[in-house]
Amino acid sequence: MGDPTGISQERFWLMKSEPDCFSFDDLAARPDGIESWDGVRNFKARNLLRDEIRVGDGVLFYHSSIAEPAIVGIARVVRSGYPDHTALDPRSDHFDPKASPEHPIWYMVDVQHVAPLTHPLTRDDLRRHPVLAGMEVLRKGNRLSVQPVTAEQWRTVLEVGGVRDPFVNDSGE
DNA sequence: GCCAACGTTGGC
DNA sequence: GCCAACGTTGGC
Repeated sequence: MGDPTGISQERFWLMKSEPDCFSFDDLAARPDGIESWDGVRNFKARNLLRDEIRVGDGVLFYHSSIAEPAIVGIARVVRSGYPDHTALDPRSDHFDPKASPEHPIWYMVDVQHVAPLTHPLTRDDLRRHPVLAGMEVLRKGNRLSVQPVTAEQWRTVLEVGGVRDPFVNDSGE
């Protein structure tokens, strides 16, 4: 890995969260900035969490279901797919009676806070940019809470949103 | 609050 | 396995 953010520069994702529920600042406030991405109950997203998302992948943190939805920061994956135990907990909002320790059904990953964008990118910002206009999150009716992002989109979000290029250790660290 | 887009469920 | 009904997501 070797770069200061620990992002491998190979695969990138966008993850949605309702900030009233769990915000990017909430992630920053967790011990070591790490939290498990639990509660995903959609099979397509589950397959990504279980099979595709790896340690070192970059994550765009997107705030949804608010007046001005936006990409607000970047994070990285620090643990790949493992069973989402909230599905086994009858007191959890995400309890699933069909899940069991032998057949967990649902999976989660752990993500770690890396850096906020100096300018969060709203949907209008994304739509106005020739590269970002192609992002899946803009597609009408798209409800996938975990979605792939291309390397070009990732780079562009960091450029336009104002995060120092995390792949270059230019900070004297 | 409306509504479009989807995913899920259940009858057949 | 089809498909209608229903529920949820999420932008607007």
